[in-house]
Amino acid sequence: MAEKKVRIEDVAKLAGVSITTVSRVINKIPTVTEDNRKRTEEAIRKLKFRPDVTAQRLAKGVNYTVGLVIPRYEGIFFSFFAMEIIRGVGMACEGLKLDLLLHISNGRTPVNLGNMGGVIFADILGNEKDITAALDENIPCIVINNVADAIGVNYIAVDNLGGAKKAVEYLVNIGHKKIATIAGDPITQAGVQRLEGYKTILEKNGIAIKDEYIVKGDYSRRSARIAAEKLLNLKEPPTAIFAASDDMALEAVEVILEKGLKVPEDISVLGFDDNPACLYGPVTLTTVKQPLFEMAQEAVRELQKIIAGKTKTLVKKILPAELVIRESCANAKSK
Amino acid sequence: MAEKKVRIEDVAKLAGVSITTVSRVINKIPTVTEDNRKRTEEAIRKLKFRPDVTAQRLAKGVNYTVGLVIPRYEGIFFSFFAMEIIRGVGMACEGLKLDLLLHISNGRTPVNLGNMGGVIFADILGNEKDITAALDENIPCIVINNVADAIGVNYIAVDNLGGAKKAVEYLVNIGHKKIATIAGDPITQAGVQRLEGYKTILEKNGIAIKDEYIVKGDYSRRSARIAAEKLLNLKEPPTAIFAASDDMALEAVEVILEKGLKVPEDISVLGFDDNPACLYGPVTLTTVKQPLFEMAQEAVRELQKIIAGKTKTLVKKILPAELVIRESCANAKSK
DNA sequence: CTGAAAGCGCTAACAA
DNA sequence: TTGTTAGCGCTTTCAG
Repeated sequence: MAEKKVRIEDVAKLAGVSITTVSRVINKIPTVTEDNRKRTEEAIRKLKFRPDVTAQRLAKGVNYTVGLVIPRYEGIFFSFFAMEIIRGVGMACEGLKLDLLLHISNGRTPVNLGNMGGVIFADILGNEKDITAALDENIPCIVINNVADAIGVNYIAVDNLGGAKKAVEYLVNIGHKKIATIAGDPITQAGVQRLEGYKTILEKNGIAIKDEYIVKGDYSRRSARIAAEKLLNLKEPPTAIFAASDDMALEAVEVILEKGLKVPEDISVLGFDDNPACLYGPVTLTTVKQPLFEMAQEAVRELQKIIAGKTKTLVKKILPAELVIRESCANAKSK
Repeated sequence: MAEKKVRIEDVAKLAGVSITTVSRVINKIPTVTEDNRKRTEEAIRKLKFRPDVTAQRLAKGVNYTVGLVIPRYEGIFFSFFAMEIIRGVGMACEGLKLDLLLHISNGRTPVNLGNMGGVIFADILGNEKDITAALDENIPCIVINNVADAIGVNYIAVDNLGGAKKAVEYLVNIGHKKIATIAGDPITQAGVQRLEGYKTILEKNGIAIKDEYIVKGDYSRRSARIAAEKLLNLKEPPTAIFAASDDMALEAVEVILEKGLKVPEDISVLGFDDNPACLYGPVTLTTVKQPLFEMAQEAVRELQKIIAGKTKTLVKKILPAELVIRESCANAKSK
């Protein structure tokens, strides 16, 4: 079972050089004669030697391991968001040859920062302590999907406000006046901002903001169903619905169809996310595309720069979100 | 920027004890007087000392970091499978306080096993070399979702064959004779086995296996659309379709509805996965539930035992898959 | 260009 | 119960 480990010393012995030389070869330090290098490489191959990363790390004193902390709120693991972030961070790390430590944080037991050279926090949701802890310990970190100006940390976010504005503006432009929204969970910044974008545009266009047109959601389909039903039962139902997520928009479409109404002929529906699920179903969904994957990749790149000491100032980036027009919205009926 | 690191020595000094004592406190070794323990803990708090995990690891000589290797084949990151595995492994690691290293492997650049105390391979798909490399280096590893008897490695899989049999048997029992299948990608073991289950049950029931009733898919909705259309255009279309994944089943339902037919009245559709998406859409989907999440958790537990040296024999487990009956299947019309 | 030797921060015999 | 000390495997001055 336990083949004894091959150490750098064994390689040195076999190659007839010092361990220093072996180390140089491993680290591609040029000052080694062709001859010695070859013999060393040969020995490494023969012995199947692989340097112990832990020891290297200890000796070098740096750690390029990237930690990704994902808050474990209800349903996050079924969300397009989490998937995209993991995918983006994962692939970027793979490309840059960084190790990726994944932590699913419940916000209570503190994240073990010990092993991380830097940390990426996927949104802030009840895990502020972890972030301040990292800051406290001087571990490079960056927050994703949240404009975290409040705690003075690096961040890369998406322009939720702008995205929502574009969405509602589009609805207004195609003639809608009775525009409702199924909001996102207000504990998320995205939820708050998307709602704000909605209100802003209505105001700007002189459309009264009606409370009954603003219904709560929490990004879940369940919540969207309730919300959509409420909306449809109004004496004066909306002609367009802006949902704060595609999942919710999709469910709203369902509900509308069940009532015997048509999308977009009777009611237009607009989502947010550009979840691939938008492309399936009875109508393809007009939505707002957020560059989640890119945001995740960018975060890794920035983090690496910070770890390497190349970035001194705070990183604050807000990535644009764009409207993607498909089939679920149509001109308001001129009744 | 660079607050100098607090080392165990600093704590020892402040607490007026030896570093050994500090180490004992850290590692909760009981042989420390109440008094010393308190002073040490006090010092740790004051200095905000956190042991260097790298150094601990090197000194202890063991590494409880779990590596999770996910093959990066097309679309895996949009799959329910990947999500469930990451979620299951992630949460289990969190519970057992194991670090989780995530690797998204393209099968070409070898996975860096250096840092891993053990590895979980999420299925085998073009990454056999990584697995044999791990085996070679004597790193404990376990394969998930694949009956990997061929390479003599620990595995935990799902009973795809049994699940498919139950599914098709159900279809037969409710009177269907014209049963088609949209198969999964044959490069996956799941694809092969689900197809085999389908064939087995037809044979067992004396139903001829018609080639035209077996159409290829690759788990993607795109592929399912093509497959479903092919099936519906047959002179003698099937009365039931068994799809090798819920995504494909859902797309088949779409296609059927688009043709003006009804599900399940005209055609029954049965899926595989128990993806939450089954619960939405025009009809809830009858499907086969696989314990992916449990499989992932189980893998972590087993792996830990192996790393700890508690398991000596090969782990070979096959978890059952059960039929979940919902709305998408109905009795065959007695025409 | 090369190698001896001093760490990196912590753990674990072994004595005391 | 405590502390001394020798490593864990590798990197990196610093002479040679």
